[in-house]
Amino acid sequence: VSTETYHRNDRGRITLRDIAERVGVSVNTASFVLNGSRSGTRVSEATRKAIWEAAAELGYTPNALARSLRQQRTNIIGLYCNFEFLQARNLFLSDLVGGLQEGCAELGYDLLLHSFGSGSTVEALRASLMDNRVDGLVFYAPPSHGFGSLLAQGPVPVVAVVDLVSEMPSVTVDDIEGGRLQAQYLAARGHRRVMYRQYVRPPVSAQRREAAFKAQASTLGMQVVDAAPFGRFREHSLTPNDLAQLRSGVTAIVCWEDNSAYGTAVELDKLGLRIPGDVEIVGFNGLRTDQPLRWEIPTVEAPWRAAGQTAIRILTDLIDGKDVPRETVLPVGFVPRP
Amino acid sequence: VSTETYHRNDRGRITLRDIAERVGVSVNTASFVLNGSRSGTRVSEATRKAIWEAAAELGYTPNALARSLRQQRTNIIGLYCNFEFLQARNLFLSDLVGGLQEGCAELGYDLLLHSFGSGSTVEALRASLMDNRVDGLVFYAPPSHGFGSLLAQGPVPVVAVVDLVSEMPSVTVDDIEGGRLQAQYLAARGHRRVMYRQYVRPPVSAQRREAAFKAQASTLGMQVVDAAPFGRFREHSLTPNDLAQLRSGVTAIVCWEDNSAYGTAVELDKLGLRIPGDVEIVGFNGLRTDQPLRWEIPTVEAPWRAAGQTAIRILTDLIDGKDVPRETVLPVGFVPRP
DNA sequence: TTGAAAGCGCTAACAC
DNA sequence: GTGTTAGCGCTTTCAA
Repeated sequence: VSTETYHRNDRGRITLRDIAERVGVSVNTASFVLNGSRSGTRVSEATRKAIWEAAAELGYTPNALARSLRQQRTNIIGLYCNFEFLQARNLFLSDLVGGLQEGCAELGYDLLLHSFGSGSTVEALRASLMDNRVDGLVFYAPPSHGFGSLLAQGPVPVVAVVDLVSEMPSVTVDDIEGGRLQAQYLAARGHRRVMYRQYVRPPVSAQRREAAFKAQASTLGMQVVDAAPFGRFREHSLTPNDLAQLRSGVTAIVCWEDNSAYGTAVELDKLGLRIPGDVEIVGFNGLRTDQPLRWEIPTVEAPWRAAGQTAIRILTDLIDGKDVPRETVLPVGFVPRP
Repeated sequence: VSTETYHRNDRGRITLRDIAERVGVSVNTASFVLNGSRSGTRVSEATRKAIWEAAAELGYTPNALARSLRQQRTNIIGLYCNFEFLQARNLFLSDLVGGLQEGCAELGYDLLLHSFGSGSTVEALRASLMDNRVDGLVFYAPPSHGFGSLLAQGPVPVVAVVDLVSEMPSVTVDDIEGGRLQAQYLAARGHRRVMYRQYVRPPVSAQRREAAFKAQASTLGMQVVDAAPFGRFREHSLTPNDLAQLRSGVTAIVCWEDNSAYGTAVELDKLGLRIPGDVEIVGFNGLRTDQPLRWEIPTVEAPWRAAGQTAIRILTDLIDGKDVPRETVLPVGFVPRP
């Protein structure tokens, strides 16, 4: 079929056609030899060799786009994360995404981090996630967002991480047990009146922690008072009202996650309070760097990396048409840091 | 042409053909209306509307694979990172990748994190990076690796980050100035004899830091002794020989990056030495979490996030056929932490 | 204002 | 053993 219509594409990339022409064989034979299967057919050793040689000489690289278009499969998993970019301060996100990477490496997928302009409509977003570039999608966003259910109805398998999204399989850590453990720890340490510092717009996971903590605290006979919630901007100072509460006999503070807990510690320290002597502070997440900390705050250790990895496993099962559990909950532990 | 051969694809996705059929118009008209340009043509308001309505009703999503195959463009940038996965302990990598994300978001690209099996050959690796899924590639790997030059010859634009790779445009931070600043700081603080702790297999950036530090130290009349290098496994203890050196009048230690510096601090602390009273320790990177640290170690602050962002800008320029500088060096600062 | 046709590069049934 | 043909979904001349 003609050197006529054929011309190298823009970048001078080598295609199956190039090597087929050079060897004097048809494109699909080359395809069969270089890229794998074809029904019950076999090709002679001689042609095979010729084809391989031509491919090596010309530096042939299969076009994954064409292959994917054909096979309806890209071996890419997408990540939709609505919160923030990776950054040094956010240990949690780094571990989570690291887990996703690890899971992908294990199972032979690449991981696509979707960007989205701030001005994009929900519909544009949906389209850009469902445009056939990924075999499956990991979803990490506030459920209130309402976007989860939209995606869940789409043609692409989706798995939620961190926060339960009822419309799709979800991978979470045991926030409820975590909340309980916090209460048990504080009760055992003799605290009778504690303060809870929640995020201003708590995700499902944080709500679960809080509810479980309060239930358990109540069971154990501890009083819980609410502090004003944390705002969005890593601002940890306590309101005058919080301080008044503190002075009313509160001896411990539970924070919805570690950064807030450390921030709280710093604030109390500024006020001349000792930690944990005057006030004990408890957090959630348990992630560490190698840098030695000023205080070791007792916390719930949550396996975020494993959560990422597990999400990938579940997602790939889904892609392969297997059944998967509706919610997968990973166990947490408590680190007392004595 | 015929409902005959046509059948919905596997997942029941809607294609241009579906909506064209429904409206009773040709595929390319639909394409023109929904997805943009066609030479000087225009389509009547009535058909336009019909097409948009059909698309909305059926939930049409353009197939990015098909489009990319056609347009030779994916709007995806790949990241090849040979060191490790993201993780909480590695603040540096999180910031760098965060910068890449930010740059991508700015310029309308998505970011693909390439995975690769441990057993893959160089050729397989090259193929999987050059397989038309990405418009450009960010390269972060040890240059010794020899892989950089291979990629640089390929058809895909590549930009190196962190460590200079001579065969391609590179984005680095000013390691040399960083090394100088360390020396100046220590000299100004009155140190006359300092120890240098390098990584066992230092990347180009670390070599530059060391060389610049030593040159400047020598200029300033400081003696520098080498400690045994750090191994690969976050092991920071000092050898007996290092300790002997220390006792020979060394009053400061420079580490090739902050984690090692903090690790060193911990080790010295175990030995009962005060920091910075007995020994002053200096690091490199300057990344922080919100967690309050036990010591604030003076360090060189390097803009890793900006490096990521810049790498994307340069790469997209390259993709767009523009000329870009061979090496882009971002300024660093010194944080004395008094 | 619209349609027909070719082709991006690869794969898979089905011939011969 | 190997070639023919059709088609993945989209874009883009060119013709009508």
